Amino acid sequence: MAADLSSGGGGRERILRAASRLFLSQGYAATSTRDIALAAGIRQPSLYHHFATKADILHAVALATVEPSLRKAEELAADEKLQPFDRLMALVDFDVRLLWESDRSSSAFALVAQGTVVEMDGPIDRFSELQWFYRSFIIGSSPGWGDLSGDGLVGVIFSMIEGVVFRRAYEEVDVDEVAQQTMAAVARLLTQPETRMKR
Amino acid sequence: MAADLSSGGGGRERILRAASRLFLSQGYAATSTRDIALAAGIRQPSLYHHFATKADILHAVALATVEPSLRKAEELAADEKLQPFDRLMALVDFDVRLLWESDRSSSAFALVAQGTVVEMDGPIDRFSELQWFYRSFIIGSSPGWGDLSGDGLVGVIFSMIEGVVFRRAYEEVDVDEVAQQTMAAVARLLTQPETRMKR
DNA sequence: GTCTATATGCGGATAGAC
DNA sequence: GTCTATCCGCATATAGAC
Repeated sequence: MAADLSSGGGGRERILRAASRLFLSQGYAATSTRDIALAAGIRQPSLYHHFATKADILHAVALATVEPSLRKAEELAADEKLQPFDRLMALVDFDVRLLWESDRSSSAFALVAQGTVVEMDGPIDRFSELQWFYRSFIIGSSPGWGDLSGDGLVGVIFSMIEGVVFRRAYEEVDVDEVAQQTMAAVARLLTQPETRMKR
Repeated sequence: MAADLSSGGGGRERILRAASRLFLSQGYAATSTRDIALAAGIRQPSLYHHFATKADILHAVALATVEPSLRKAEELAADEKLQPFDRLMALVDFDVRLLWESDRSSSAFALVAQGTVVEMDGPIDRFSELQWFYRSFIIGSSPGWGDLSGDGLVGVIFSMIEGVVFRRAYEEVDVDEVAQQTMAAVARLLTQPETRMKR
């Protein structure tokens, strides 16, 4: 039963929300337990009433971060009125916005990547499930054409979505534009190209 | 005169090469100066003969990491025989391979992002220059069509290229495939879409 | 230019009162 | 469930010999 970091809650939720923001902006290793406690409005040792170790906090944050996307994907997959393409667009929109607004959440990928040393089996499994949904929506929308199809298509789309975290770092754009642009790009990758442009 | 991390060299080069690998795989904060020294084959205090602080090492590594791409971009821009599209494809190929092979180099972006606390003006400026070349090659190849053009097109392509670092983290593919797929995707984004796929 | 020895501070984690 | 006090180890950086 993963908690939703976006809703206000008790002590534990406050800690997770603070840690989520700090881990993404500074990285796990660079964030001290004192930083987390300060942002959560408590003293450092008080953290240990809720979590056994600092690594456990990362684990919980990562898990709570993947959950919203996964729930969205499941919800979309269950909606029989939607075509695979519509499901894909909705999921892309949802994820890009989630990735962008680090205050509400963090990049699941970025967080999982931080846990190189820590055991992150749980979050990684959940992340794989999310990927599975992406794959099924993409393949369902179109198998791709020419030199870009199947796994290659899925991989490229994935890297484009996760890569939005880099755009946030330096570009002066707002979420709506980025979400729109990313959806447009994904749609174009799934579209049969008629004529190769003259070079 | 930034050093090339890929070529073997004296003590300073060994340090930069070791640090580059460690920073990318573990992150800057998680990498101790002892780790770097060990990988470079010297003792920890000996680092301080070459660099004043640990942050200076990050600075030097980031700078040396952007340089190869920038030199490649300049070389491509100067080659009058090439069309903008060819320049873009060659640069994408070069960068994807560079991003992938962390042993030779690291993600310029990832490294610059690590230096949130550290002053990274130099590397950031160089990175902006690289972006400028990308932008000019992209716009020169095609201004884009429909809902995806200009800055939006540039941003999306950028996030896709930088996002390959995520693919490396979990996918079982080799560089050649990824480079090929990324180039194909970029080409398709620049290609006039004839008919929208039926949904 | 690399070494040994070491200063100094911060970070994770525990003990135990309230 | 949060606090104060504190242990202990690791990390950055310096001093100074060779």
